[in-house]
Amino acid sequence: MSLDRRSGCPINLSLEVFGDRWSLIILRDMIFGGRRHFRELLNGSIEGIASNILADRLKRLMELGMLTKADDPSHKQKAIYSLTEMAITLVPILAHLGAWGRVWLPTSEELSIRAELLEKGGPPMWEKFMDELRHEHLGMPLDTASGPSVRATLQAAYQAVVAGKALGASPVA
Amino acid sequence: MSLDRRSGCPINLSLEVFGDRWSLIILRDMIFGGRRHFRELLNGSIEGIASNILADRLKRLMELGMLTKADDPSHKQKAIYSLTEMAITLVPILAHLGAWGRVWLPTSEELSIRAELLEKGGPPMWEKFMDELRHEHLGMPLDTASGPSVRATLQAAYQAVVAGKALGASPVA
DNA sequence: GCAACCGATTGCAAAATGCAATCAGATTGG
DNA sequence: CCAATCTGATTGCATTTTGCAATCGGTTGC
Repeated sequence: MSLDRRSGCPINLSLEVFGDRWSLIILRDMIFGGRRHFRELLNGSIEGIASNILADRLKRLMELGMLTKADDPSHKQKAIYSLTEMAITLVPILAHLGAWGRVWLPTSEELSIRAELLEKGGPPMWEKFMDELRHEHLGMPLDTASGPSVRATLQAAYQAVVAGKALGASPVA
Repeated sequence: MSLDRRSGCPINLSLEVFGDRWSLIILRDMIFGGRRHFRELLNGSIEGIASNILADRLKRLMELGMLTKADDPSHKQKAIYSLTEMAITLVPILAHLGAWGRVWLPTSEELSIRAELLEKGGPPMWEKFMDELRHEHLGMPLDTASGPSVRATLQAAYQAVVAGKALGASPVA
């Protein structure tokens, strides 16, 4: 990933940050999957990233200011990765990207239900989600008691679809 | 660019379409730069794509349904590439991407003025731009006489910044 | 102790990329 | 009519990136 031949074009510079196969997948798993540890990211995503690539991308995303790393106080060996504000503001882009992919690509129902919900929720839901991420990752106060978290809502919808599929597919009930 | 190990996740599938260094650059040059020919894309972009990579990506984007190719009637040798509706609907994503890059990355003023204008124009401007692209690339009728084209507006703003910079930088006037 | 787990690192084969040279056909200028 | 130029690519080759499995030293739970 050479950083020469850069141009000052915003789209080009954005592509230099996450215009590769894995960086955005990692950010997706941190943002929507709530994963904070190396192993969670390594084993958690369906796509199966290799450990050396994961280590390289985490390092790179830190150098770019998208992530920070800290010791997990509960476990001297664990490192906990946090999103920066720079990464959190990707939420609207990920929402648009998910909506686009849902329309034009052969997405699976259970994995696109979250994108659908996020699209229907629109900017207000994205803002709420970003505030929750700021709370989790940056320690910002969470203003009001505003019902269940966005991630919990998305996760519940996912579980419902999976359960429904299992029900429908099962011959015994 | 292996297409196995895919998951049905919308974000993952989107990344399989343009999660590489060049595909979105090509689309950017076609959408915002109005380039339709191989040579225009080869020499036109600041980033300097290699001809074999360009040929490969054009082929790939065609297979994915983002582009179509046709003979240029004015020149039996020229091929003219057109955006499909699938590609045109990327405009909001590119607008968001440009806005994000403008905030967080060291963009140059002359190359980010377009992103700024597109951000300020918001969804109405994006819709107008997409209609113009549908007219250019898909032959759809252009409803009303609605002033100068979005691309012309963006281009004029770019020229103004460049001229201003030249003026400011020039010692003789 | 000791097996399981932690975040990586290493070695190696395979694939993708960058780069320059080149291709055949079409067009243009003189 | 012919040479120079331009068209959209393709080829060969060196470099870089990736995928994959094995492994590392240290930590934890039991």
